[in-house]
Amino acid sequence: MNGKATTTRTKLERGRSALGPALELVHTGRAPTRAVLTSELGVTRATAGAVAAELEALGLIRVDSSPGSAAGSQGRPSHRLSVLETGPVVLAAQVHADGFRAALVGLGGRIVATSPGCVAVMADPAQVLGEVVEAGAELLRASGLRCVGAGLAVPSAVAEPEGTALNPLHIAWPAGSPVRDIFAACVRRAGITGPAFTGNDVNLTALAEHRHGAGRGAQHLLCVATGHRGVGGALVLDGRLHSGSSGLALEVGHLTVNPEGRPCHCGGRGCLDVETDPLAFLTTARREPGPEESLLKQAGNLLRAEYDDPAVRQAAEELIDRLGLGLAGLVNILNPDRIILGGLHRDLLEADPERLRAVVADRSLWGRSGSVPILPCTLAHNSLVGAAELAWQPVLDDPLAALA
Amino acid sequence: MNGKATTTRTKLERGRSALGPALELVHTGRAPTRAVLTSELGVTRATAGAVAAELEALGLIRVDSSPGSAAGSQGRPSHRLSVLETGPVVLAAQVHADGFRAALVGLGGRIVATSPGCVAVMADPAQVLGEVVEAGAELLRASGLRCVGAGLAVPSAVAEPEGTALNPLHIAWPAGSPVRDIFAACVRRAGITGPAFTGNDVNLTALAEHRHGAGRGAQHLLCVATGHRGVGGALVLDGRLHSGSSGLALEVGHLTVNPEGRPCHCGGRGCLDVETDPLAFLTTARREPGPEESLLKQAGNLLRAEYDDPAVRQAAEELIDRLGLGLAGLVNILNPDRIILGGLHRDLLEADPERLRAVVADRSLWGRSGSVPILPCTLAHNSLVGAAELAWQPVLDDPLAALA
DNA sequence: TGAGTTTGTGCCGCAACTAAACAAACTGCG
DNA sequence: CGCAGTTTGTTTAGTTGCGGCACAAACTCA
Repeated sequence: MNGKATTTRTKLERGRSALGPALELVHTGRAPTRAVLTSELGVTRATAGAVAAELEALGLIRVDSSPGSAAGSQGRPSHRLSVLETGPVVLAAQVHADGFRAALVGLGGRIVATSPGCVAVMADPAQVLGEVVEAGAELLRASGLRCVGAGLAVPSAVAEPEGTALNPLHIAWPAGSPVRDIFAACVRRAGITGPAFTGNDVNLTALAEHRHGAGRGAQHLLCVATGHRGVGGALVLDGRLHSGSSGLALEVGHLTVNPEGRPCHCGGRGCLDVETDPLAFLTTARREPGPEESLLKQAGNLLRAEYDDPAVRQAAEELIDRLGLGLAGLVNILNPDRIILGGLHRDLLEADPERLRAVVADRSLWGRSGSVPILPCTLAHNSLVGAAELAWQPVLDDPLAALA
Repeated sequence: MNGKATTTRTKLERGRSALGPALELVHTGRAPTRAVLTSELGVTRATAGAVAAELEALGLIRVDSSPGSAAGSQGRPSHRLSVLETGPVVLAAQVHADGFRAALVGLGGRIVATSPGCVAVMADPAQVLGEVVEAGAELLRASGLRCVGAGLAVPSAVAEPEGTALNPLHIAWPAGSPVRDIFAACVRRAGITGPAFTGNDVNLTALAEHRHGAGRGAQHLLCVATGHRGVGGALVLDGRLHSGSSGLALEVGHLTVNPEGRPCHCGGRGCLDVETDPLAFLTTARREPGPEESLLKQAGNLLRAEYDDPAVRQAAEELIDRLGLGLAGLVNILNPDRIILGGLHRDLLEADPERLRAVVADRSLWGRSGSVPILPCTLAHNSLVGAAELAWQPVLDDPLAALA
């Protein structure tokens, strides 16, 4: 606060303007060589060369001058671009009903190391986050790599700009916990450098899948997934996560998908939330949920192992129809060009993809929208990778400033 | 097509990079003076001065060197910026169930002239669009102003990239009419210069209200409006219209708002579409729709003139409750920071704003989201102005290229 | 081996921008 | 009325990111 609060960016603070976009292209694998980097950026070869050299100098990417004979196209082969293996990493952390886990993630969504993963979650967020961050810090010390930030995925809507967890339902945290600040404090206390970010796990899954998984290349990507209880949604628009004006968008669990369905705590009945989550599946299939495993795993195992059982199959079809109705409603509102499904929804899709696609096509208004591709999530640890994306974002936006 | 299809923009084609943003600031009224233009653009005074001078030289804005004593702030008063009254215009056209209308619209959403407005719509889109464009061309000849483009608003979803009208329900056009191409052909035939664009009327209403009306300054603006039949929605995200990956987003008419409601042609029952449109209101209030006026006008008149009548009031409250349910669903999905309502929904809001806000707050999941401001549309001829925005967009994006 | 093709690099120049110093136009106070 | 203080417009010089161009390099194919 030095007198004048001028927002003017000085020349010195601005990096080469194409630096960020170029790094993002390499990061998402859309620039395998310097030649395609040139065309993707829409600049001259000279500029692309300078940009690639600068990213290499920053220790972020590697430029292979001798690709050792590439594919059989004619002309001089282009230099290969790849993420530098020994480059900086970010700390990614994830908390869910089954426990928590930390990881180091490099550019390109590459998981460098993961902690074993704890299986119990305490009721005190500060304790849980302290432990997971400490596990990450341990990985960091062991690796000897530079850390440029940290990201956390939580199974709850995260309100912006406060950074509070509004409904950490299936982890026993108090609603409204300031998770972003708690996480940031843990990160600082552990001596980890760089900014800390927190986001909803389904949002981060969508982000990860968009950049490195089944959502690659989609313009408007819709992701719907069940956690252990309830349904979450996320939307990536033109490459950016849309989390609404206060971080609460895509709370899709309360679309009506069965007018005669069971009552929901929201006041309605037959909501997507209570009609298509793991508990709904077990109940519909008339199975008693056991205490030994998470509902999600029980439901998934049942669906895969006993699909021949008429009761299981019928329950699956019922859930598929309800899910299809919900997706059709979302298609009418959001008009995505791709849908990816996670959790139990992913299992339902794989159990009978034709049925789900038919319901969505039938109940969405236009033929074109009805034929939206529906795919399963493909990435392992996708919300961890998504948490890492959050931490990488400043670097992708402005590499010079973020690494300074 | 000169051999190489290079996408590289040459230096000559690029204008001063801040030219577009600067024009947009003046256009939307966010840069009343050169001083705030400087700070909004985040550039030096020298640059802002050069940019303003260039826009003035292009004949787009006016720079008043002698403001004749401004407000009582100290220091040298800044030059006033305003759109040039005699600057170029665009041709805006609108077709709806009651007829069609043409207008000339300048920068800043200023309506320069309007045609009388025809009250009948023929079944042949080519004929209707031919007439409305001819009316616009006549206005143009009379004004002697330069025309830089044309925009059309139609009461139908417009599929992208084909530009076809998918459901021109309440105008008797064939579904799938290539309205964009027809309009463009009419525009060219009338000798009007500049590109031609076509969009859905509710989308364009939202765009117009965002830039010049009740949506100003909103980050994520949701607009819901009834036409003469049915319900339409639109979303403006970070200043850009979100029309989905194929132009079909925000088809919000088929959210379930009354599980026991009347059946809808979409296959469901109790859809927003059939529960909150003008016909639904008249029916619920047990009034026989007359043939002399449009349903929208009849419903609006009834609501305003006979709100004391218990049957009318009860019908209004029923519709408000249903609308609130629908809006709450959209709030949960989109998390907008402002909602504006048009058509009968606007009348319902004004009849009992408290009730509507209460329902939305009650049925949306989070308190914060529940307190979204809900406002009526304020702009006269908002879809005409929106159609004009479409035509102005290339100029706002790159003034030099668009006026060349 | 040489022609053709595609890519990397060095050099020049432009144009858009910043920075800095100065001039201009106002307010307010003595 | 005059002068200090404040804010804005303008001029000048200097920096720089990037396009354009020419040429070299590295490959394929006949």
